[in-house]
Amino acid sequence: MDDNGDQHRSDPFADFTAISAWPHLGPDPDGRYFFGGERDGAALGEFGWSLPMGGSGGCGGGAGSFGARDCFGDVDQIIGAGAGAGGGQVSAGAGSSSAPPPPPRGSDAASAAGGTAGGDASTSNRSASSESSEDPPERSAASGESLLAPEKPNKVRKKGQKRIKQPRFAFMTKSEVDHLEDGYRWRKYGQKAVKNSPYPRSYYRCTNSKCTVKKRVERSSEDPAIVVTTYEGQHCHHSAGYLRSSTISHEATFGRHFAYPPSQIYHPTRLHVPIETSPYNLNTHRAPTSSGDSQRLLTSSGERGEPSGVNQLLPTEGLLADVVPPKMR
DNA sequence: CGTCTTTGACCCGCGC
DNA sequence: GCGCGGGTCAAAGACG
Repeated sequence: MDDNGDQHRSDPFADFTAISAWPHLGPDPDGRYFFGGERDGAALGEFGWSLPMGGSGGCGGGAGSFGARDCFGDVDQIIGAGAGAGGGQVSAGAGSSSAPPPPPRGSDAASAAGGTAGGDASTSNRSASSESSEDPPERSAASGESLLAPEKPNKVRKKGQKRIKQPRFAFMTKSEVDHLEDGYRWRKYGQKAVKNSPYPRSYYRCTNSKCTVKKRVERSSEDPAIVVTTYEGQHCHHSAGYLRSSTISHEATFGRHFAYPPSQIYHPTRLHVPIETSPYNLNTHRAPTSSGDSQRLLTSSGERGEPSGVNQLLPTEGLLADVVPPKMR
């Protein structure tokens, strides 16, 4: 499979402006993380996301990134540098909040599982160059097999093995579609009914065999128009969802649940589905109410000369934002 | 035919 | 210890 291994092209999402960030919030004891300020940019970097929070932005064109391949280097920088307060916390939170598992045995898996489970961004030295080669069965790597002896069946392995909580973050998006395209390919591996909610929660896993990133998607029971997306882990590869040649069907690339064709996804002028994005509190399952703090969340679109209201990170009551990477303009 | 979704069962953590 | 809810597995089926 060539799935996410295409790293030769530019990524339309490389400049995707930040999705969300939490103000004044740090990692909670659960290893979850809310974002705000520079620290949060670093934290997001842990996920391979980079936000232009009050700065020249690190990645690519200096704008925010969304699963940006061009950002990985900056991620390391952010985490390793003074911002290490933020990035380090994330790493520590993820890696030490609970007994860390033994590191992945395989060298190839190290970049993926190690980078995320261990919360050590230093492992994100992008072994993507080899990801297109021998791809072990996805289930193996994705299900965390790299964390333990591979010869054991999953069911057996699960016993006695603590689930590792990786750093994660969530954001709310007002959208008609549940599964928002983010440049990566996801495979749905589960769906559960949510208590006190008529809407189910879907579980997705990155289709890259060496990537352990997962995400949950659910609709708010209070406002069905709001989609809550929770990311867990960090991509160890470049986004590859788009620009896949004819070998990959549209629904494979963008999800058959996507309401509009790819040509409308990345083209700002064609995107007709209004998206309102705001941070989501994993603790309270609500959007923040402090408008003052929320203001700090605004991505500096102005710095990039972006029209206001486009790709902006906004408070709950904020403006509509397009799900469009600025680069595609 | 390969990839992805669906879905019931299973496992695990946590609160009582 | 028990029950509940969240998260994951994996077989089966659907789809292009």
